[in-house]
Amino acid sequence: MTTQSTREAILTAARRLFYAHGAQSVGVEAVARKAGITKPALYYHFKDKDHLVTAYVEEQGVSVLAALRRLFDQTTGPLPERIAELFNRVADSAEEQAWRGCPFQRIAAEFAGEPKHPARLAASAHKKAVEVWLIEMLAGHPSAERAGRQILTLLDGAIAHAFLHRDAGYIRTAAELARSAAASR
Amino acid sequence: MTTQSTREAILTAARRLFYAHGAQSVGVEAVARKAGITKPALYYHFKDKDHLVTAYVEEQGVSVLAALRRLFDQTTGPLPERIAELFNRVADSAEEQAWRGCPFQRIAAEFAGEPKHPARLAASAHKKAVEVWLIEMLAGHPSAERAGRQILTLLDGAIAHAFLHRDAGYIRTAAELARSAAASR
DNA sequence: GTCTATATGCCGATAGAC
DNA sequence: GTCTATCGGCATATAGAC
Repeated sequence: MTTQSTREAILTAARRLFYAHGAQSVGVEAVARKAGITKPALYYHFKDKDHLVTAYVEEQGVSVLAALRRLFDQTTGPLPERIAELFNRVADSAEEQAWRGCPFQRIAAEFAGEPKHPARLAASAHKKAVEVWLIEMLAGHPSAERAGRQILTLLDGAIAHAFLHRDAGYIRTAAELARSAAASR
Repeated sequence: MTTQSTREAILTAARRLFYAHGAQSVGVEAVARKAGITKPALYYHFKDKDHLVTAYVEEQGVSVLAALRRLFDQTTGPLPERIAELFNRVADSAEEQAWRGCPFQRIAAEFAGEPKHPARLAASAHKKAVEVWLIEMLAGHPSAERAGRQILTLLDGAIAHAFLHRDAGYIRTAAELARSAAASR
C-alpha cells in the first residue's frame, strides 16, 4: 500500500466513520483520532467540518462511479441482461457487512434542511453523472434518456429498501424490471 | 379545528420541524417553543427525544398510508393506468413548497448507525405496510408480490431523486415504467 | 504541520417551585 | 402540568507553543 499523506489519512478515516455512522453523528475529533492525529491538525488540512464532509462526498462520487463502471464492464450478453446483471452485482455488495446504502441519498437526508449545502450539491452532481453514464450505456435504445432515468430511479429505490430492511432481495427483484426497461420496445 | 391536547401540539410542532429540517438537526427546545410550551413540559409528555422522534415517525406512517389510499381511490380506469396516475399525483404533491421527500427514508439515513433504533424500526414497518397494501391493490396480477415490490421500489427511488434534484419529473418518468410493471404479462 | 490547552456554545435532560 | 433555573457533556473551532 502506498504511503498516505495526512490529508489522505483524514479522508480515509472520514469515509469509514461517516459512511458507517452518518456525517452528522461523527465528530471531527473521532475522525482525527482514527486518522492518527489530533483536531488542530485536521483543521490545518480542512477549513471546517462542512469542507471535510464535502470532500468526503466528492471522493465517494469518484469512487462509486468507478465501481459502477467496473461492475458493468464485467457483465456480458445483450444490453438488458447486462443491466440486470449490474443490479445483481450491486445486490452482492449490499450483502456485505459494512454496506449501509447509498451515501449520497443519506447525505441529502442529513442535510435536508440546507438544500444549498455544498455536500448536498456534490451528491446531486454525482447522481447526475451516473445518470449520464447510464444513458451512454443505453446508446441504441429508442428512448435512452427515459430508460436511463427509469433504471437509475429503480436502482436507487431498490438500494433504499435494501438498506431500510437490510434485505438485498429488493435489488434482485428490481433487476427483473430493470431488464425490461432496458429492452427496446 | 378541534382543540389540541398538549401532546398533540407537541407532535404537530415536531412533525413540521423534523420534516423541514431533520430530526437530528432540530432540538427539543425548538419543538417545545413551536408548540407554545417549554422543555420540561415536553419532557412530561415524552420520556426523551428518542421517544418523541419515534412517535413522529409512527404518526407519519398512519398519515402517509391514509394519503396513499386516498390518492389511489381518486384514480379510475384499468389497474396499470391507476398506478401510473397514483405516481403522477405523488408528483403533484412533490411540487409543493414544503415537500422534502420521504420522511421514512430520511429517518433511516439519519439513524444509519443505529439499525435497532425504534424510529428506524417504525419507518421499516411503515414501508412494509405500504408494500402489503400495494400487493392487495394488485390482486389479479399473475405475480402481484413481485410487481408490488417493484412498483414500491420504483416509487421510492423516484421520490429520492425528485428530492435530491428538486425535480418532480423523475416521478412522472417513473410512472410510465410503473404502468408496465402493473400490466399483467 | 502538529501538538496541549482552552474558548464558546448548544444540546438533552432534570431539580424543585407552583 | 407547566414553569424558572441549571447541570453536565459534547460539539466545533481556535490560541499559541514547538
